[in-house]
Amino acid sequence: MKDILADLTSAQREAVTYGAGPLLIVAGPGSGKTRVVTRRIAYLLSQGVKPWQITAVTFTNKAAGEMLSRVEAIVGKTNMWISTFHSLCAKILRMYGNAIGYPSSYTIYDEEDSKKIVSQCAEELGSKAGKKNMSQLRSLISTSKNKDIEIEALAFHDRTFKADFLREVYTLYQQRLREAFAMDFDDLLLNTRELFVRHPKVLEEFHGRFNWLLVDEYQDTNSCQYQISRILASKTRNFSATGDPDQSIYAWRGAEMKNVFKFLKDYESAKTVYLEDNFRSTKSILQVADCVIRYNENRIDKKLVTSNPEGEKPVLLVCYGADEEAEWIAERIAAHVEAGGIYRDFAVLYRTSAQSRSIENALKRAVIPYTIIGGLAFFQRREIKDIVAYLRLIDNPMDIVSFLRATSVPPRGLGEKTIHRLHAFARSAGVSMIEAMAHAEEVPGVGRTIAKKIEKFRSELLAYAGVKKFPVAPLVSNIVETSGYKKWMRENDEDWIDREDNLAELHAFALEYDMSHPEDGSLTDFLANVALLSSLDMSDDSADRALLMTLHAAKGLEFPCVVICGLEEGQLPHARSINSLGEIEEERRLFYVGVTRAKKTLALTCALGRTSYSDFGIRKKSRFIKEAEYTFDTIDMIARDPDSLFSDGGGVEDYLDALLKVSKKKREEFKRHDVFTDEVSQIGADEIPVRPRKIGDKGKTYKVGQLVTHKNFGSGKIAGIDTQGLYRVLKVEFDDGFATSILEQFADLLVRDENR
DNA sequence: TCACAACTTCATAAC
DNA sequence: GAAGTTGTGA
Repeated sequence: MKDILADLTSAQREAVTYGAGPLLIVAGPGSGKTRVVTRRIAYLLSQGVKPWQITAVTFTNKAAGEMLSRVEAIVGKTNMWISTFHSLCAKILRMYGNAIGYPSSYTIYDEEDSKKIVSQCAEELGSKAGKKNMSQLRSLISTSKNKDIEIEALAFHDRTFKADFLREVYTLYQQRLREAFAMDFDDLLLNTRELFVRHPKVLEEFHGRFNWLLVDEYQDTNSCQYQISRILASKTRNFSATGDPDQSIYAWRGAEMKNVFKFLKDYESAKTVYLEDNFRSTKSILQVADCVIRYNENRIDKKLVTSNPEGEKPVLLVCYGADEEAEWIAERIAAHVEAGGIYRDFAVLYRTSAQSRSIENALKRAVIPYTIIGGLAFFQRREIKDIVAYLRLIDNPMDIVSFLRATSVPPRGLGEKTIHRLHAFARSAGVSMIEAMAHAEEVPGVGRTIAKKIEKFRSELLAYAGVKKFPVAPLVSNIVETSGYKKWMRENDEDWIDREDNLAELHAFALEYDMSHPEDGSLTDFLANVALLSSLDMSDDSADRALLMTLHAAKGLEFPCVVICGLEEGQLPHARSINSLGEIEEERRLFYVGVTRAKKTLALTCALGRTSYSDFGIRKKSRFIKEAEYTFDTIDMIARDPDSLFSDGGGVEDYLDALLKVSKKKREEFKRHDVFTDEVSQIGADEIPVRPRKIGDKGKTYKVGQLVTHKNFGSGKIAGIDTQGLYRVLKVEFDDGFATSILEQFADLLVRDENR
C-alpha cells in the first residue's frame, strides 16, 4: 500500500483511492495520468477487487502493454483485460459473435481489404464512378459508422455520390462482409454494441465480470465507444474515465471531446478530480502551449502549472525551404550529442508523413541514426499480406479477399471471375469454400481445366490446414516454402532479398507469439493481433536513435527534446482543415499536444517555401506562431541579412535563387508553377520576403480584354479577372494557345496599345 | 489469365 | 513520388 501511494500529490492520491462509483479524471499533459491509472488499478486490487473484474481501455496496444507491465510490477502477474477498444471488442465478438451470426474465426478487414469489397460492390451496382473514388466511398462508409449517422446524410456534405447510391453500396458492402465472415475495424465496435443491445444475457455475463471499467483518453472516444462504455458501466457504475479535452485530436474519425463533459451529466453523482500540475515540461515550454491553446473558443479555460525550472527559451527557425529546415534540425541533434546527450533524447514531429523525407535525408547525410515511428506498417507490406492471406484463408475459408490474394501469388490460373463464381456457389449451396472447391465442376461457368486447378489448390490448402492451425510459426514457414511463394518471388521480384528478410521477421513474430501463448494461443487470435496491431505498436524505440513521427503518433509520449517542423499555413494547420473553425481548433490542439511532449527543449521550424505534390509553393508562417510569438526566440534566416540575398540589386530572380538554392532548370519550373499559379491560396504575398520595388508592378491594374506582353511567354490577352480572397487573379491567354492564371501583383506584364 | 508497360491519379492524421 | 488503373499481347 505504501508503494501504491508513494510520491503522489494529493489530487493524484484522491483519484487513486476513490472507491466505487463514477469518477472523472481531467488530466492535463504531463500530469502523471498514466501513473494515476496504474496505481488506481493496483489500489483496487489491494482492496480485494479481483483482476478479472477489471477492464481497462487505452489508446494503443503498446500503451496497454506498458500499463499492464507497470501494474504487474506492483502486484505481480495478472490476467486482467487491458487493451484498446478495438481489441476488447474483437475479443468479446470472438466469444459471443455467433449470437449475431459470426463464427469465432471471423476475419478482421483492414482498410485495404475493405476497399476491395467496396469497389467490388460499386462495380456490381453499375457505378460509373470508376475505381478512382473508391477510397472516398470507403471512407464515407467509415464516417457513417464512426459518427453514428445514416450514410444518406453524408451525401449532402459530399456531392460525389447520390444518397440512394450510398445506401445501396453500404447495404451490399455489409452483406458481402457477412458472407465472407468478415468485419472492418468499425464493425468491431458496432457489432459489439449490437451484441449487447440485442442479447441481454450476454451483457449480463459481462456485467457480472467487469465490475470496474477504466477508460483512458476519453476525449477521443467516438459515439459507439462511448455507448459501449456506458452499457458496460450501467450495472455497477464503477467507471473511471480519464481525459483532456485540449488533447482531443481524432474528431476526424468520429471522436467527440464533449464526451468528457457529458460524463458529468451521464453520472450526476460523479466525482471529478483535476490533475493540473505538470511534472514534465519547463515553464517556458508550457508557456508556448498555453498561449496557443487559449485561442480555442470551444474549451474550458485551464492553465498549465509547473514547479519545474524556467528552462531554455524555445526557438523558432524561419528559413527558405524544407532542405534548410532539415539541415538545421540535423545540426541541432548533432550539437546535442556532441554536448553529451543521446540521439534518443530527440523527437522530430511533423503534421504529415511526407515531411519525413527531407528530414531523413538530412539525418542520413549527417550520419545521425533515427527511427520512424509509424509510417508504413510492417503488416501492410505486400509480401507479409500475401502470406497472411494464406493464414487467414486457412482460418476462415469464406474470406474472399484473402482467397483472391492467396490464389494469385504465385499465380495459379485462377482469376477474379472464377473465385467469385465459386464463392457465389458456396453461398447458395450453404457450404464452405473448401467444400465448394471439392465440387468445382458443378459450379456454373467453370470449365474442366479450371476445375482441375481449383482441385489442386484445394489439396494444397488442406495440406496446410491438415497439419495443425497452431502453433503458427511452422505454418508460416510451411506456406512460404510449399506454396512456391518463395521461388516465385525470387524469380519475379527484384526486391526479393528484402522481402525474404521481412518474411523471416514474420516467422520470428509468429514464433514469439507461439512461445508467449503456449496455453491460450490460436491462429484466430494470432490473426486478430496482426490485424489490430498499429504501426505504433510495432516500432522499436529502445535503441539510441532520434525519433521521427507524426504529431498524432506522439500522443501520450514524452521526450527531452522536441522539434515541431513545418509550422506553415497549409501544413500546420493543414490545408484540408483551414476552412473550418472547428477543424482549425483541432489543429491547434494537435500543436498543443506536440509542444507538451517536450520536457527540456523545444524548437519550432517554418519553411517559407515547400514542395509538395512535386509542386513548389510559397507558404505563410503558421498562425500558431503568431499566437505565441513572444514565447520563443526567432532565428530568421531570411530576415537576418536581407541585402545579402539580393547582392546585385536584383529582384524576383535573386529571390527565387535564394529560395530554391537550386539549378536554373528548377527555377524555370518554379516560374511556371508559382508566379504563374492556380493555387493562389498558398500564396501569402504579405509574407514573402522580397523587396517591394521589383516584384511585378503593384500599382498597375489590368482590365479584361487588354492586350499584354510577357517577357517569357510573349504576347497575349487578359481573358478574365477573378478575386480570390485579398488578391486579384488575372487569366491570361497567350497567342500560342497557352493560358494561365497570374496573381495580379506578380504579373509583370506590359500593356500593349490595342490599336497597334 | 497473366505480365509488363504506360499512364493517370492521388497524397492529413490511423484503429 | 508512389500506387493504382488501363491496355496490350501472349
